[in-house]
Amino acid sequence: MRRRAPGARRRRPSDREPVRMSRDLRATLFLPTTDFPMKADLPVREPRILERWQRLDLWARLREQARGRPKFVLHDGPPYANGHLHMGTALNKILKDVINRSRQMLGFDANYVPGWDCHGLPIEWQVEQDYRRKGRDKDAVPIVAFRAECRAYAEHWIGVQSAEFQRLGVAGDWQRPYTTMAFEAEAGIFRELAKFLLSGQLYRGKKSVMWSVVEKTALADAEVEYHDHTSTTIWVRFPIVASPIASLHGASVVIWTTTPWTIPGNRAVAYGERIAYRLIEVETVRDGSLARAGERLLLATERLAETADTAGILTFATLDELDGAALAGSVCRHPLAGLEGAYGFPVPLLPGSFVTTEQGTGLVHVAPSHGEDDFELGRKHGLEVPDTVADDGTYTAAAPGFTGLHVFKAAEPVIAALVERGALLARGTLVHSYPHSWRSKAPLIFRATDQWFIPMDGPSGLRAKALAAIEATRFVPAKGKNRLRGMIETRPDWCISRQRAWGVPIAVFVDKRTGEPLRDPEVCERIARAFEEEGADAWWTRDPQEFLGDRYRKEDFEKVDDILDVWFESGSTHAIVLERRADLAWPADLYLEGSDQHRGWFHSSLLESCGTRGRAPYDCVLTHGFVVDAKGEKMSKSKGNVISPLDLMKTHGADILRLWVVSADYSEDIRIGKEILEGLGESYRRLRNTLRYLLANLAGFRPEERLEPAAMPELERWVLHRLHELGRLVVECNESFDYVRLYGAILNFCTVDLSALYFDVRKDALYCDAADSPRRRAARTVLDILFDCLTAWLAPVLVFTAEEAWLARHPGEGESVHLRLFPELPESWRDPELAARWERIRAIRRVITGALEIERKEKRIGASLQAAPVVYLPRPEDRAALAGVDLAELAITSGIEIVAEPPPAGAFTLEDVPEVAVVPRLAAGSKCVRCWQILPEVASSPESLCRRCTAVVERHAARAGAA
RNA sequence: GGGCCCGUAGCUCAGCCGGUCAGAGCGCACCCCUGAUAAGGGUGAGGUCGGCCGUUCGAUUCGGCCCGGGCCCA
Repeated sequence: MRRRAPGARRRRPSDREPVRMSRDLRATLFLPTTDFPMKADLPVREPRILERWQRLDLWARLREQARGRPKFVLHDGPPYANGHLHMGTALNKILKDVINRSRQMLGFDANYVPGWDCHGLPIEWQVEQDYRRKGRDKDAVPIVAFRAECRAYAEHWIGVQSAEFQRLGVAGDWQRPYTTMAFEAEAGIFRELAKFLLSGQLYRGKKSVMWSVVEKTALADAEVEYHDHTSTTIWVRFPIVASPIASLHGASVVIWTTTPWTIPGNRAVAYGERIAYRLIEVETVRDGSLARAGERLLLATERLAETADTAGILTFATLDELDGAALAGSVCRHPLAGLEGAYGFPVPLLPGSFVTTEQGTGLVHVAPSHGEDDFELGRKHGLEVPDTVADDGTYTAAAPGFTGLHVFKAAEPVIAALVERGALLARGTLVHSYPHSWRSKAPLIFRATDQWFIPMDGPSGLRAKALAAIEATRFVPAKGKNRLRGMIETRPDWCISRQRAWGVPIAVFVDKRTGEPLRDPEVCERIARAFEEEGADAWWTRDPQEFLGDRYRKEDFEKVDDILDVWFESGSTHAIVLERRADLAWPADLYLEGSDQHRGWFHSSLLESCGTRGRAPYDCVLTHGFVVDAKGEKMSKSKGNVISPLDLMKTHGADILRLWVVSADYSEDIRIGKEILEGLGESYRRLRNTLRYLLANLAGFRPEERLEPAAMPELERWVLHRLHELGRLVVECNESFDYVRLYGAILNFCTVDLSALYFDVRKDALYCDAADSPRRRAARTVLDILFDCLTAWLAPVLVFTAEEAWLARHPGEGESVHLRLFPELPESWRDPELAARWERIRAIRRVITGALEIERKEKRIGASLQAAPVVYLPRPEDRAALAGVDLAELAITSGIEIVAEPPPAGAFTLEDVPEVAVVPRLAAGSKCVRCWQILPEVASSPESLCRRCTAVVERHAARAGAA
């Protein structure tokens, strides 16, 4: 029993008061009823809904229904067919799905064909691991057999991932996805390559790659292990023979290297443009030092002390100080110049962004055959890339004085030669991390090898075309444009060859006499046909003469055995999927991937398409950030902060995961963690309960109940206005791909406008009014509209829940919320004047609830129906605003008195609602046992009913009697 | 180490071109309801707008540096 508030003179109407009910009043009420459960139980319910969709073949129905509508093509960036889904792939596919479903419901034909990237090293590597476990030797297996195993491996993971994506609720053509290893895809990819070949955009050049002299093969980054290695280090003089700077004449630059064997391959020296250098003259040296008093040396100021110490230079004088940029145009002599009459070429000083002052001398010896940086710098400045080392690690004739020597045994001979020519300044040893082969564990070298390239700045002007295409493309968010542009501007020629097995071959013949690739459309066509028939294996299984036909003899040609870079393959998917399939279209409306794909798929697709078609394969590129943990740090096994979408599916359900996707700003990194998931659960429950309230109060709704908006109370018209606003937001936000804004607005609408206001206020009319009361009919009409709108708007995100709710009302066999369109809302619902007025009305309501809250705290009231406050509204326009509004109904009080006069002292006010004051007052009368309002009229009712309830109950009794 | 990007209440997000209180929802606290009930309503407390230094009459909003984080290179 609650204690009565001290000083309360009037006896509080109490709920505990025994009420004599002569009839079962509850039977006369329209209490909410529905089978739609409050508890979602998504992990159990979602799979059932999924099965139903499959039974219905919902996808086929969607396609059927959308036939002839304008197409919306989101071209799927193919995930790699290896391993289970992680949060990143889940985010990506869900975002795509939300967009596709939204476009479909906006009236487009949003066909979505998912794809997989199948070729490439990771799978090859896995299969090879398997071999090793079983003690088999990959090199002993025929390439075609090896490829078959790779194919089977990819096939397996496509099946796994497909099921996992579908479990996420992702809709798409899962029966006919695309894969890069399908025969027609392999043929199509080759056809794209042939376009580059035939248009002269393919050349063979040299590139420095990681090479194992033991296995005699190039290695990819993933096959490289880093171990400590002790290297002989040397400091070498390069005499300056020409320079715009007079003080440098007769001086030497000093370089430092950990690979003496690369000296014969030297072709330049790199400096840092922003590094400070100093020209010194050696004065005194330690005994045994290779430095000479009087000689002049150039090196980075920052490296001076340490180098002098190492070289045994005791004292020196500074002759000059200069910025790196000043070194441009200077030329040195090779330190081995004259050896066997060779090395006489000039060695230019070139600016290199990779030069640092952390180690060495701030001057880097550049051997284009033996390093990535070296190679790129050489390419940029047209340096020769000498073939100094053979595949077995021995020097070729291009390294005079050392030919035949193995590079791993070359340090001492090279040093001896340098000493002999007075070029060596100092030597030492260094233990450092050095690349080794994962197979043989032998140290690796960089070696110049033959590779195939697509030129960026050749006659076709690929770079310029790509840059122009970027300008013509919409980027969401806009910053993606700069990122991609920056990469295209500076990237080197595209090296598309790999010395691997699992991929599409660079099916090219090279003329043995000229070294030029054979450019013959007929030959290319014969190859493509063969690939279509039996896959790219044909390149290895068929007799080359079959491809060459009658006009060429295979003896005259070298058959290239390299395969294509997988980025060329995925970069070609726009051609092999969008152009080939009649149910799609080229170019794509949208490419959507993580921000790493600026370097990857966005990039390769752009180049491929610009090279073959002169424009981008997409009109719009959308990028999202990466999934990180609750603290914003990347997930990793070692940190133990990895969250799996598959686990979340079991604990929370796909709809929660999907809600997560639209609740976060995907343009930046997206966090996920326990607290975030709990928050999403709250949001989900709010949405679910909103749907449940609608369903429960729409029980037995018949179309005849409907009322025209014009005949509705203002409260209903205000809800319709809000719906119209949201309807516009749906279109707007889909246009801008702004789902946070949209779903934030919908959630707010459900919380603030519906739950806290409309639903709460209308419970009285819905439960207690007569079935045919205009007020109740209006409310039910609006609930029906709300249900239509909300289920549609939520359908792209809460694919399962929206379906469950829809079926709860429309249980037809073939029914699905996903077969609907977003409702078109009449312009007549828009009423800004009413909306503005209701802003004020809600502010007035806030003053009332605020005043009642104090009464509650003071224990003078409990339920708001116990009050009938006095509201002071001195402003005439405020009183006018309330003309057609029942303020007591709105505030859920049993009565209200509006007074035009200024309020008495002590009346309740709110700072931000001027000219509104409330004096709380208890409602007079007795409590109606049916609707719980406290009204004077109830006192005179023998049954303790208000007038409204009396009428309803009597009619109910009459009907019951008649029946 | 380089390029690009990010850092607003416990959480997720708003805050246009610099100048009236830095807002919303959720969570939290307290209260109420018990005919949306493992629901619902009300009220309230939470922010050095990452830090420092500048530009300015004035900066969360501009510039620089630092710290933390991410992607891509090296």
